[in-house]
Amino acid sequence: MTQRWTDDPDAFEEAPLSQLAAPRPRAPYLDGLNPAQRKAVETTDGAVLVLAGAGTGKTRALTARIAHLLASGKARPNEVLSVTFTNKAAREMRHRIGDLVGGAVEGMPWLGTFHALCVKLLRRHAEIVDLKSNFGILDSDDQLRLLRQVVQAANIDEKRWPPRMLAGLIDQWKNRGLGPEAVPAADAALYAGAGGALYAAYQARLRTLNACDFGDLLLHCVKIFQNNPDVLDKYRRWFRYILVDEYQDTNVAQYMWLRLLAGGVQGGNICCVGDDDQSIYGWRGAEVGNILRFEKDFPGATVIRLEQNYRSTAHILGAASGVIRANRDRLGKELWTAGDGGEKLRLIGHWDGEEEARWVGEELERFSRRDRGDDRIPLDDMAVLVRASHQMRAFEDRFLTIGLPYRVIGGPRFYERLEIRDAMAYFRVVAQPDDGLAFERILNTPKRGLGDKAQAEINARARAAGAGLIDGARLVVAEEGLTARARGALARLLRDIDRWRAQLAAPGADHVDVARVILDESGYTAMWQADRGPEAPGRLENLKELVKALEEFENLTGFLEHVSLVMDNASDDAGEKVSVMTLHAAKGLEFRAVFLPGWEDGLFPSQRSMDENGAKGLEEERRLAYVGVTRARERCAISFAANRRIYNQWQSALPSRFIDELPKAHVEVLTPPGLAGGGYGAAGPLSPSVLEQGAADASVYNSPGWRRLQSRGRERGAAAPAEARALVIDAQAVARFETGARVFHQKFGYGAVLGVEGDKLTIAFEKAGEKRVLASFVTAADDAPC
DNA sequence: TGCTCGCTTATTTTT
DNA sequence: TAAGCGAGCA
Repeated sequence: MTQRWTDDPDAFEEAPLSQLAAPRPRAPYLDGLNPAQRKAVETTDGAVLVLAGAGTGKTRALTARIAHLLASGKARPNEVLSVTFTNKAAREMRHRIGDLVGGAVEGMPWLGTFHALCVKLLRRHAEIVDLKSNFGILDSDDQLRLLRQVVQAANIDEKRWPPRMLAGLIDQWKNRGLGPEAVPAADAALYAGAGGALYAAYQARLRTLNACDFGDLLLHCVKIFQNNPDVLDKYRRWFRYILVDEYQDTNVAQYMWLRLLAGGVQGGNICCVGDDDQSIYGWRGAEVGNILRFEKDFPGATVIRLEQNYRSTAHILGAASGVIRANRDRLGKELWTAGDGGEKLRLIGHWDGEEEARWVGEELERFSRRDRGDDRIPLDDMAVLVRASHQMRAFEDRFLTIGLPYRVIGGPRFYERLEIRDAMAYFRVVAQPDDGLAFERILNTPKRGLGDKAQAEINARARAAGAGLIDGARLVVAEEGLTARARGALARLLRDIDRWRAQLAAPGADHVDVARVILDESGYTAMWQADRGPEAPGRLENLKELVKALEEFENLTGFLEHVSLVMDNASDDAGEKVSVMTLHAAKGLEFRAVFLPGWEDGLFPSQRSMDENGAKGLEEERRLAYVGVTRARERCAISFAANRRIYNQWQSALPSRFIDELPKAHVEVLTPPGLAGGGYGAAGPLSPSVLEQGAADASVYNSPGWRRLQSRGRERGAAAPAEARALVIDAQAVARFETGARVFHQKFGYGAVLGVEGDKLTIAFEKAGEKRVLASFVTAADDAPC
C-alpha cells in the first residue's frame, strides 16, 4: 500500500491521528531490541538524547523508532522530520525504514540531509530572503571563483590573502550562524581588515546571482524562522516528531535550526542520536558542545545510553575504551559485549614507513590466503586506516608491487572532477535561465579565443545593463564589442546555446540525447579526444558515465538539482579489494580486520591539531583513535615507524601517546620482523608475558604513560597505582641503556644517552644533534669502531 | 594563448 | 619530494 502524503504544511488538517493508523497489537519492529534500544524506541515524547556508542545498533533503534511512531499512530509519515548529515545515511535510513514499514516510507518527504531539507524549505519561502524560488546552489568550486572576483574587485593582493582563506572564514561564520551584520568586529577585521566587508560584498553578489552556497541554505532557513513567527509556527505544528542522526556533528547553525523547530509551545518532540566520543569534525565547524549541553538545552530531557556493542570483540572494545577514557570532555559511556575476548590488538613498531607498509601487505596476504579455510578474511573485509591521505601513498606503492588489489576510498569525488564540472557547466548554461558562473566556466572551454579580455568585456556590459552574463554577452555581440574574430566566436557560442535550449524545450525531447549533442557540438568531447595526456581516456570515460547517470532523471533540471546536493562518488568497482582510507572516511564503517598505521606523536595525534587547538585538538585526535579501533570487528593491528621520510628528509618519531593509553591487558606486542635477533639482545620473538613482566618490573613507573596516568589521577581523583596499565614497547631494550651510554643509531649515527624516560631515550648525536628516539632502535656502541 | 619554469607549501573534507 | 600555482616568455 503506497499512500501519497502531502508534504505541505498548508494542507495541515487537525484530523485525529488515531483514526489514521490504529495501533497494532504486535510490533515486529521491537523484536530483538535490547532494553536500552527499546527504551530509545518507545520514549517518544519530549526531548530524548540517545548516546549510541560505536556498533551499538544505533540505526536499528532509530529506524525502529520511526516505525513505532507511524505504527502507533502518533504521526503520519509526512509529519516526521528526520535529519542526517550525509546522503548515504539518508538513503540507508530510508531503505531500512522501508523494510520495517513498507510503502509508508514513500510518504516521508522530510527525511534527508540538513541541506536537502533546507533547500526544500527555502524553495518555498525564498522571497522572504530576497531570492527567487529557482535559486541556484553553488558548490565550493563556484564559491571560490566568485570569492576570487570579490577579492579582486577590492584590490586585495591575492598572494598575501588567498581567496581560499576568505572562503574558510566565511564558512566558519556561516557555520556559526552569523550573517555579515553579525560577525564580531575582531573577526570582521581578519583578512587584511576587510573580512567583514568582503563577506557582505559576497552575499550581495550571491543575491544578484540568485544563488546560495551550502552555508546559506542553513543560514537563510534560520533567518526565515527567526523573523517570521507565522512560518515557524506552521512547521512546528507540522513536525510532530524530530529525529537527528549524528548529533555530535551539528554546527551552531544546524543547532539553531533544530532548536527553532523543536521549540514548540510545550517543547517539541525531538530525539537526537549521537556519540560524543565520535565527534571528529570540529575543524569543520561541528560543535561537540551541542551534544554535551543537551540536557541543559532541553531541560527534562531523557538520556538513553546504548552501550551494548554488537560489533567488536572484548579486547577491541577494551582497548578503545582505554584510549577514550583519557578524554575529559565526554558524557561517559562504557561499551561492553556479550561476545568473547577474541584476539588481542597487535602492536608493532617498525624501522621505517616502508617496512611498515611491507608488513601490512604481508599480513593482508596472510589473512586473505585461500588455504585458511574458515579463518580466511576476504580483502573486502579489511581496511587500512590512516590519519592523513599522504600516508596512503606508501601503501599504494607497496600493494602495487606485490599485486595486492586495493581500493582508495575518498579522494576527489566524481562530481568534483574537472571534466565533470565542465560538462555540468554546459548543462547549467542550457537548462537554467542565466547561470553566470557556469557561463564563465565554459566561455573558453574548449578554447575559442575568448580569454580575459572577452571575459572582462562581457562582465562590464552585463553589469552596466544590470543583466546576467549571457545577456551581457548578447549585448557585446549586438553592440559590436571586442574584435571581429572574438565577436564571431562569441556569437557562435550564443547561437549554439540557443539551439540547445530549443532542442531541450522541444516536445518529446530526450534530455540524454540533448546532453550528448551539447558535449559533441560544443567541441568539449573533441577537446579530450585530441588530448594525448595520460588522463584524457579516463576523463572521456567519466563523461560517458555522466551521460549515463542522466538517464535516471526526467530532465536536466532534476538532475542538476540532485547533483548540487548529492556529490556521491561513482559506484565502487567490483572485485575483492582491501580498502585504504582516512580515519575520517571510515566513520560509520566496519571491517573484520583493521590496520592502523602511523601511530607516531606528531603524525597521530597530529602536531598541527595540537598546536592550533591545544587540549581540544588533542581530544579530537583521541576520538579519531577511538573511531579507528572501533571499526574492527575481530582484529586490529596498530603500528608505528621509528623513521619516516618527510619532504625527503628522514625524521624520527616516537610512538603515539595514544599507544601509552592502550590497556596492556588487551594488547599483544609484536617484535618488528626486521629487527628480530639483530637489534636488541633477544633472539626471536619475545613472548608477550615476558614483555609484560618486564614492563611491570622495570620501567612502567618511569614511563610517560604512567606519569600521565598519575597526573590525571590527581586531577580527577581516580586511577589507583594498582591500575598501572601503560605499555612499554620493549622493556628489555630499556634496561640496556643508562645515562651516559654510547649508542649507535642507523640513521643518526653515534651519540650519548642523555636521559631515559620509559622506553624513550634522549640522545645527543654527534652529527644529528639532540633527538628522542625509541630504545629498541638503538644499539649499544661499546663494541663499535669509533 | 599556451607552455614552462620556479617558487611555495605541505591534515582531516558529511553538503 | 611532489604538486599546484602564478609569472613570464615564445
